[in-house]
Amino acid sequence: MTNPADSIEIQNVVASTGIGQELDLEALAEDLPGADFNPDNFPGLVYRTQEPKAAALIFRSGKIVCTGAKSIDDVHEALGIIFEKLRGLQIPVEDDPEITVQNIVSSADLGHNLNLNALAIGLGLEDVEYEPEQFPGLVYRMDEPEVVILLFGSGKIVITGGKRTDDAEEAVEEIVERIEGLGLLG
Amino acid sequence: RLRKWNERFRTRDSKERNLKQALGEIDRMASAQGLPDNVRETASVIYRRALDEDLLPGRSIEGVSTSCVYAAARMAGVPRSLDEIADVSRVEKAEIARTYRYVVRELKLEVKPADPEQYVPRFASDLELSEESEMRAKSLLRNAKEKGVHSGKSPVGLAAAAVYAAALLTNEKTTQAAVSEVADISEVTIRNRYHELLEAEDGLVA
DNA sequence: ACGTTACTTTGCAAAGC
DNA sequence: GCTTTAAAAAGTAACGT
Repeated sequence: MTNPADSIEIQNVVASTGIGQELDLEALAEDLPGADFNPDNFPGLVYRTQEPKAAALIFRSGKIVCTGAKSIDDVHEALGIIFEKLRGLQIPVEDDPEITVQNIVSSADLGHNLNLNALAIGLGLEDVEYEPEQFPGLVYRMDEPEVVILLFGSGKIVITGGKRTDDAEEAVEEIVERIEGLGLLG
Repeated sequence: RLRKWNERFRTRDSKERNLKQALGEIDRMASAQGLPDNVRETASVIYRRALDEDLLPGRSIEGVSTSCVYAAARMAGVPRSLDEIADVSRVEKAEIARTYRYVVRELKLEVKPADPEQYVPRFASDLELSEESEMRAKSLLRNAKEKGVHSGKSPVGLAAAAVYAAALLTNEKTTQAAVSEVADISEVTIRNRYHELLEAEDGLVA
């Protein structure tokens, strides 16, 4: 039998960092080809890297948010590219800016269809939100690890809110255990 | 001491005015949706609790009132879809959905998703279908639920498809367009759910 | 009746209204 | 609370052909 934990795929990693230097975003928007900056709309400048594919939000304070990367390594790579571009523009960037992973979004497959109505009751209405009229997924807030899981009728799931790679694995093991304990899996 | 007394008085007074306005809105929306008195009463009770537990600061009276009607209708077994509720509310759909989740969570109301069968009598009546097709529609939904095809699907879409399928099975004239109109569900969705309901039914025979 | 695009939900940071 | 970014899940809807 295939282990649901083996089906986990990281889909998106959100991280934050900072270069420890104030920035003139107006000037940066001119010097960085492909940069989007609409201060009336949003205070951050948007810059996308192609390889690895990611999007960075660069702020006047020098703080940067990186999102869209498929792994923690990709986050470091993408930010490394951005740091180099900034240095190339004569902007001083700290040697090794600290990069903090803020959220990891993963998908997985439990391998069996799920009866979401029964699951909503079994998991406990207090930790569950299930409104099929509005969204087909059941939202389950797990305590340990502290993540949010979206469960679908197909058995496919999304795990989000975790900061460590291990969170998704622990969450999948935990949810499989709970669903099995309820006799609602397979 | 006097200031504190004044504050309490002012708070009580403003809550009373707040409640008056909300109850008026609840009455107006419930009437517009043809909801029975017990739903108005339940909605009012929920609103009073929301007010007592200070859920109003930060939300609009209209938004919370609307959520109370939405929740109360479901709890009474006479659900209205979010679209139907939004039609008679001054607040947009997204805010109603947000506020509804907030109220349900904070007041720990154990509101479960509407059972598709609960939409059937109203849709069948709006389409002037017989009692037989109404029963047929409910039976189609019961069978589909046992087969587990309900998960993730809109109760409204399932009910609309069941009513359409039942009308055809009992040789009563209806069109997907007519069902789409009364249920406010696209014809594409009615078609998709219709095929699933019949498949679940065939599986019963096969 | 297709296909495509796009909206719903979850999580998170950033600066500022 | 909102604004912007990214990505998955599945259902629903609205386009165009």
